[in-house]
Amino acid sequence: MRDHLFRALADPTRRKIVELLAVKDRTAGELAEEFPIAFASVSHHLGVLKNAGLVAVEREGQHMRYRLNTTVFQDMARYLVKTFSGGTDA
Amino acid sequence: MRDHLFRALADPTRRKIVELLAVKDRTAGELAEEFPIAFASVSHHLGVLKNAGLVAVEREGQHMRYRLNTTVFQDMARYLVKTFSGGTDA
DNA sequence: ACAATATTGAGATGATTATCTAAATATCTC
DNA sequence: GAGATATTTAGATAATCATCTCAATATTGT
Repeated sequence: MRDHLFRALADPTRRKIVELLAVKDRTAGELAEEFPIAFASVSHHLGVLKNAGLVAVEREGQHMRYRLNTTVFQDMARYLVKTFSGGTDA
Repeated sequence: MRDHLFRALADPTRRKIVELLAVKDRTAGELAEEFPIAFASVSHHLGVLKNAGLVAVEREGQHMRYRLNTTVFQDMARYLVKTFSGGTDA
């Protein structure tokens, strides 16, 4: 369950997407322009991030607007803090 | 550079290893017993974690004792907090 | 409804990776 | 030093994954 989360952030392109979205929301096209790979490939990465719950998407006319889901990041950060501090509970 | 870190935690077996080490230090053999895969495979995972700086290892007689490197986890947690909070600096 | 734009889905391919078995290395005990 | 135990390395294989191209879907404007 947390597997999707870590797996999603394991790819540098997807981390870059997340970092871009942290600054401001963007459409799929705006995001795709930032990378030297095919639009379809960026779309695939967006799908992975969405599936992991890291981003949310909403149609906006012809565009699809992506935004960060900060809640999930907090959950992840909490997991890390709990783990490195030798936490005993889940 | 941070790539090794996220990549290392992308695998569920390695996350389990980290969680076990968070409770207490263990030798390679003690860790390997916790998993249904071959010892050599666990050894491989330990190598990945060590390479990512997430664990440290020290010889202890015939055994190799692994322990968690909490510093790196803090770095990772810091990155997440900075990112989800819309951080502008690296 | 048609043409244009934006985005995603499908299928293929090359690279990475998790796992295995078997061999190699290191330490301990006798 | 020989044998036993602990761990890693090497080489092979199957699965996963990032990327590509091309086709499909959705929306807009005329």
